[in-house]
Amino acid sequence: MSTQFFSIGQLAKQAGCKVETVHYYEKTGLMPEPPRTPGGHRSYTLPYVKRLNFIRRSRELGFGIEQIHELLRFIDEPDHYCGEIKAMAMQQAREVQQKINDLQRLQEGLNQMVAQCKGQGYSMDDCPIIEALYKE
Amino acid sequence: MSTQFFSIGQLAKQAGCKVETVHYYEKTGLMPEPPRTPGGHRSYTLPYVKRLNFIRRSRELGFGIEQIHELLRFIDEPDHYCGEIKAMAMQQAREVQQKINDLQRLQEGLNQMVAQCKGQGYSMDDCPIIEALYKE
DNA sequence: CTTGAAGCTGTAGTTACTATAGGTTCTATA
DNA sequence: TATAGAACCTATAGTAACTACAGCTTCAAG
Repeated sequence: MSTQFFSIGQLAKQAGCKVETVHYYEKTGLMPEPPRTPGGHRSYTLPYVKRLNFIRRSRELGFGIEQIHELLRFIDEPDHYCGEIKAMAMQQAREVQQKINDLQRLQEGLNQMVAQCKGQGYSMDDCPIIEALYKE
Repeated sequence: MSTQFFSIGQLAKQAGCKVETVHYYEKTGLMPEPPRTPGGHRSYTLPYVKRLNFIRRSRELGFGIEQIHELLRFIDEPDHYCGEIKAMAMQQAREVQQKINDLQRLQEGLNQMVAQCKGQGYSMDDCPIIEALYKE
């Protein structure tokens, strides 16, 4: 019936990250400092677990530490509305799309080079890839 | 008729990077140390220009510094064949594709969240995005 | 009660640059 | 030729988001 406590190792493991990462999140203010055991070890409760999972899921979605700070502010402070979060998610989606587009152009460049290069038989002087990258 | 020389500023400018980037490439061994003027300023010739352009184009294609080291080794040493370069380009294409796939999954996650969130009217407690990220 | 795992703090390393400080050299104009 | 200011020099520190030590302390199991 009493509150359950977690060591930093258990916390990290269930969130799928390393202990050092939790330290790092504490240093940067994403995770609040938890209570300690008499010996000085960190002792976490369920809200900490949820918070760390939130941070990790947000990181997986490509949010940066600063953006997660903002998201957490929305959660920590009561006077916000869902629309603000939605706007951030949409902005993030736009940025991700931009990255996808960049990578796809890059991919086309690579594929073209590979396609033009018949491989094996050619010496460096004839290589179309070198040609494309090195010669003016 | 004599060889043309370029200052580091000119070199950087035509390659579309900063002077500090050229310094950095020199420190990491991508660019060889050029001759100097009597006063100690770097003085580049055409082969340096081509080499820097090669590095920059490779970076744009997503190659890391270490990979570019390898590519340059292929160019600098005579006993290599085009096939080795082609293999690296193909490997790079695979890695880029992997990144694209990751980002597209991420994008789907964001879009789903945004779609489910009707926005404006909802308080934080009802926000499906918070729901998805925060609640266990 | 002991031993080994886990935790503690603090610092340095990673990638590919970017930015600054404090000084020197080059170049264009007067 | 004198000089102002742009460009250059080296060296160091900062960026993002961790990761990896080193050297010590505490915890949990047997």
